[in-house]
Amino acid sequence: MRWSEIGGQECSIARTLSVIGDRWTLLVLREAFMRIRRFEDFQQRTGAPRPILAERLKALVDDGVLERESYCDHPSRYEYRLTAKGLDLYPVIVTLMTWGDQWMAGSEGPPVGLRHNQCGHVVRPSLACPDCGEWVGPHDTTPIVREGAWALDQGAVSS
Amino acid sequence: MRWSEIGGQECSIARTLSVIGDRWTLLVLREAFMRIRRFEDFQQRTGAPRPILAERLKALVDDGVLERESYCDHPSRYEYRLTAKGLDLYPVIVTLMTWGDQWMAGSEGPPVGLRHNQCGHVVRPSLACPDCGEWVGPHDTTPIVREGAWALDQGAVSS
DNA sequence: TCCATGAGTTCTGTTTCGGAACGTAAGCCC
DNA sequence: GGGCTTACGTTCCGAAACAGAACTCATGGA
Repeated sequence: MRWSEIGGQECSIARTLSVIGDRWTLLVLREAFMRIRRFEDFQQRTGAPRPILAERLKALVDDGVLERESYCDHPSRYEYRLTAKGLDLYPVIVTLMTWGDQWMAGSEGPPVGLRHNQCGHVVRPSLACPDCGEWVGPHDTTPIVREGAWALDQGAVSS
Repeated sequence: MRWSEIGGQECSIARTLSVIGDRWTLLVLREAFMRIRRFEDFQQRTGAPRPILAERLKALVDDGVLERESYCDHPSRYEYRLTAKGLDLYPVIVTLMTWGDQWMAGSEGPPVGLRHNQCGHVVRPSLACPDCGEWVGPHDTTPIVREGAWALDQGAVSS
């Protein structure tokens, strides 16, 4: 199977990866969440090759994750901002960062922390059940596969 | 910059992507969380080309995300299981799925739900602050950059 | 006039991908 | 024993994607 076809699968993970699963895309979004908005800044801070960055930005705009807005006529200049759809990727960015903090940080510890504005603490947000409020880990949930949606219907998450 | 060098950045997101950011890798992990353990099953369920699957599995073992265990001598056969480090990727998988459920599902709705074993409801877990328990969204946190760890010290998450 | 900035595009060689076929080691069945 | 099947990869090779450098275009300033 070709990578460009994964969005056709009936799987929310595959479909999400068809939008943000390419090289450099998530680094671009990391910068977008750090208020970076312009081509040159994205280029310098991610290190992505310019032709690839141009292509990724275009694709993210087409997918509705970023919007391209003019901030100057003569010469025409544009900036890229997160849409509501893009802002909704915040949990993906945070969980990627959290895992890296936990497993990939050097001796100096994580380079970036998140201060929770409400309580003031620097925290690593984690997953909780919206119904009962309990913390949710890999052994706390069972996948429920809709009829006919998946080839195999496996049980709970494995160890 | 070459993609193979992103793990060298002092950024937890970049370092995480150096482990799970390649094509097919997250689909392999999706299957691992669905209790898939064998080469043929990974191949059929992800659709990844065989040489690429072999390479990805090897890399994930080298990175400590999966472990390769013999389940048969004569002929030697191995299966791949999530380690503790791999199980810790659960929030990444869940948030990818949640975003796809929200923004990429067809008219039939999401193909897979998660039943919370404790309370019995089918839920979409979301991020909460471990200190105060409040739900955490993109406007609720401020990145704190360690001295010298990043080129620019930007303010809070953008809109 | 010459240089600089911002946002890309073009060009070209390198790397990676992806599909088909092959290899290997065993078990099964007649 | 001969042939078929399963499981787990590896090899081969053409196609696609990437990555770095240079180039374009519009404008503004010294």
